[in-house]
Amino acid sequence: MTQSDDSAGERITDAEHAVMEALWDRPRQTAAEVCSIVCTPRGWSLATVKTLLSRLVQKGALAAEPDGRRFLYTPVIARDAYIGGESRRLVDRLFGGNAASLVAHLAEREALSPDDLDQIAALLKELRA
Amino acid sequence: MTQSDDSAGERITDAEHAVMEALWDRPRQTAAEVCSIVCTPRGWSLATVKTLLSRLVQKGALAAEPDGRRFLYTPVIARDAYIGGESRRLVDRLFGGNAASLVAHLAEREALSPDDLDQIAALLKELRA
DNA sequence: CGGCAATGTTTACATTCGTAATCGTGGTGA
DNA sequence: TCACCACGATTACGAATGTAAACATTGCCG
Repeated sequence: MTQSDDSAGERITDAEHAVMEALWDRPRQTAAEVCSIVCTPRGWSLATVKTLLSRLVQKGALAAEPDGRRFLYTPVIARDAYIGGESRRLVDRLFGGNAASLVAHLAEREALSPDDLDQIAALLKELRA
Repeated sequence: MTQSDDSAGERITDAEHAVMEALWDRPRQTAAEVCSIVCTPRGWSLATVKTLLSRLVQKGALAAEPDGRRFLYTPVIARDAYIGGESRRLVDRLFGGNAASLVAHLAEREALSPDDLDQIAALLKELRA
């Protein structure tokens, strides 16, 4: 496993991520369909989406299933795996791999409302059962 | 506030982040000192560190305090602010801004050991007091 | 005093990313 | 049939990034 990481190795960029989200939400879409979802909010042209789709296929993040003379694109990597990887990267980089530190930070400094805290507490109770 | 974001606007890259960490850990270091910390693990040359330091100063992330004919570099932005921003970015991008989802994900899928869960639970109890 | 070592500054260069335009090709409606 | 359109593939191109060498300056050792 020295190299040639398949289907999970290459990093997905910010722009690409928007495309992935569209396809996680609904797999097997054409370039035009994806564009109909992401082009307007991001101010992209169809061409841009095509480029991103190609790059994602190259990276092994998407599969392109032939459908006549076009392709239906579908994520190869699961969203969960992706966000898991990204989360871990953040935790590793900024919190020395200690996820609890991240939670602590979020809680103390900004992101967690009392409501969030309740949610998490409930979650924890469940997980620690 | 149209542009010229000072001291927090420009994004800090991965490589730059390593330099920042060294200076958050101990402020007021020279380029050579920073290099003595980061060059070996990252396989960098002193020149690389110099470039990164310059870029960080330009970005307003570091202050360069003259010390004779060299500079002592010191973070302008606090580590907390940085990791807060990065954490928020992640939460926004991957969890629709809902930090509790991130915690849920970490807990369910991979990053949290039972020990972490205990830590977080303790933390929460404290915060919700 | 003169050259070297240390330092910041400038310049360099390959890669990746964001964002497209253009090209080639094959189906399709008139 | 034929002009055109829908698509993927190829090419483009500037900005950012990673990584560094070359250059300029200046204090210091010999």
